[in-house]
Amino acid sequence: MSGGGCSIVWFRRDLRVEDNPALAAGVRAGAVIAVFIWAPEEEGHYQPGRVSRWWLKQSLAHLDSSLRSLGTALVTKRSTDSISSLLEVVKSTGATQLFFNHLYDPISLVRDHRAKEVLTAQGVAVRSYNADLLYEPWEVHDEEGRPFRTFAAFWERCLSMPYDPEAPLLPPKRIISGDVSRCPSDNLIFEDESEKGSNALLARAWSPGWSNADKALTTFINGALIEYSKNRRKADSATTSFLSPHLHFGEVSVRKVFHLVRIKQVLWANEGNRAGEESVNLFLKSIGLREYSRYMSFNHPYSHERPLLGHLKYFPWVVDEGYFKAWRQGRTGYPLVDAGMRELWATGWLHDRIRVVVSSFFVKVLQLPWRWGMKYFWDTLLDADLESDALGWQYISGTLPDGREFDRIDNPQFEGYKFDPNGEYVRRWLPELARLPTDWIHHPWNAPEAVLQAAGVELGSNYPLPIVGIDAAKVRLEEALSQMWQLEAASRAAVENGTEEGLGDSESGPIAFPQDMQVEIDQPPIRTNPTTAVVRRYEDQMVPSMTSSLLRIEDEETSTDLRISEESSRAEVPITMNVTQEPLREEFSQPHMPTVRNNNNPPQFNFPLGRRNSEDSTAESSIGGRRERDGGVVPVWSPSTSNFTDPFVSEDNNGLGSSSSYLQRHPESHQLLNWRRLSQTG
DNA sequence: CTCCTCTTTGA
DNA sequence: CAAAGAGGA
Repeated sequence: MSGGGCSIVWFRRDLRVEDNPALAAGVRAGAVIAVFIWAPEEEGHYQPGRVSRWWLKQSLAHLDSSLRSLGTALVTKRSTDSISSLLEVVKSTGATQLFFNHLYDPISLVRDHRAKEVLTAQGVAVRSYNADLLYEPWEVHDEEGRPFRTFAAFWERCLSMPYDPEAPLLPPKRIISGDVSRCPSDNLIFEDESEKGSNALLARAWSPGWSNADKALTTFINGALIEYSKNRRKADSATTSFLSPHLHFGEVSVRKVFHLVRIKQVLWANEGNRAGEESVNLFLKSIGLREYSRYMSFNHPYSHERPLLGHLKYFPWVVDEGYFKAWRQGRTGYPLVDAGMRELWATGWLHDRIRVVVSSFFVKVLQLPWRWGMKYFWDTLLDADLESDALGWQYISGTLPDGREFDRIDNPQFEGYKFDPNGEYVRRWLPELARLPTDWIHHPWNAPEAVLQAAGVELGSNYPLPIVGIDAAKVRLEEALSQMWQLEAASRAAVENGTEEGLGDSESGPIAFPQDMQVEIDQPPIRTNPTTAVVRRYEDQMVPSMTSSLLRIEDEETSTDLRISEESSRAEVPITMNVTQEPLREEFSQPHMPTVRNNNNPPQFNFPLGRRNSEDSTAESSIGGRRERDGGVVPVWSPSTSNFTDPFVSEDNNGLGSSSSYLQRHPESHQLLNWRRLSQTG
């Protein structure tokens, strides 16, 4: 058969056949070639960690078998450049159309935009869709068309949009396969020998794949959802939805989650079930936070590496790899923090509550650079998700307008009694403290010598003393903050005097990641606690054995770093991105409206003229500034790449330059991104 | 029981 | 900084 006219469906983080708009479009258009391209190098620092790769592997196998039962198979490609691979697939199959679903992380935004340009130039019709969000980021804005700046306002708007999120699509009944005889799959390798042992254990606790995700969803909605509110405080409650890894890989559609939960909501509201209603609202809020993380990433595509509030760049972080290591190993001397870190290391999982505890401790008490912590989460979490994690860490670090105060330190001792009142969680993950009475379990340093002795605890020997005292941390935090404000004021004064461009140029970029990011093998977190009577489903199943597996990744990372740093001082995004820089900038820096547009659809955004004007000048200057400073390493549209004119970053700046968010500056690219409407008319 | 203030908490 | 909750008058 001839491949002419067939279409490519490019799977990424939408590994499902149900409610997959790109797949549905491909099926509608005729013969389909389903493709997955594994190009981790494109992700720069944020290549998936071991557990994340394990998940991906299972999920792809699952997708492949679903596709086979529908009539086609998944073509897999190993690549360092997704777009070249797409072109190869086009060439070898004669495909004339490409369909994919949107992603919103900074790297994908650049890559996907370029994919559209390149493939379109090759005569391939490209369409992309929303499969990951209730509403696209550009659909949600205030009266004046500006993006929201606080979560509450954003979420309120989402819940009161004039139209509902799209209803979920059913899976295709049958897929006609395109001709892939000249397009062989590459064998993708997601784990090496040394990782297999650890990974085998994951399989006993988790079942990746879209139909399993669907089961997990049903189980949760008919089970733990009603108790969600009641249980959310418990550190070790097994009543979270456990959907996050499924959602990360798009195995289940948020829209489906939303619709099903809504049905329960109506039901419980009618029954007058207050607890149920509260639970639903809370759960929906966590869905909302996921939406918001994409929203923020889209509007501020640098949020994974730069604080959204500019003053924080002057904060004198404690650059202490010893602290960092102690935190990773769960040896800070604060039982709740240490228990969390050991659970994370052992299982790749952490209750949301504990994520807040350990990250807040990291930022406020240890005062380590938040990006280090975020990177460690990225490497170890099963549900590692760049947008969500960036949002979480920015929130903790007080760099969101509605985030918590920077100067308020949460005391792990008190949090311990709040989230783990009986110390069960601590005892499970810190066997060395297992015999300590509950009265002292969250502050062993205060325990009488006799108590410690009876419990077999020797502080400083088999369990550490606190590496930083809370009082000392408070003092240091106050000093650091006042220093920060001074520097910030000085910089602002410099700007006003015109003594310098005021671009914050002194800043040489974020503090580099330490070379060694892994937990040492000689300090294996000890497994489960033998004296704990409670046996939970996840306890022994999720604990991987210790291997040296991660050393390999570390090597890779190091070499990547070295390679990139020859080219650039900031190795955030792979150097291949530089290629895109010139053409993109050319196009983007033009203020005129795009020439390519569907005339039936008005532009998504019409900016009030006054704002556009004031914005243009800012945009120009920032483009100038960007050129010399960054070498185009950051996604090129990043508004604050050069001068922090973002609303988050400098409030005074008559606010408007402000509006130089990606979407306001470059409405044309959104036009390109928002193909759904186009596809519906044609 | 209501009102007021103090405390806690929040994405 | 504001809303909600706790505790006291």
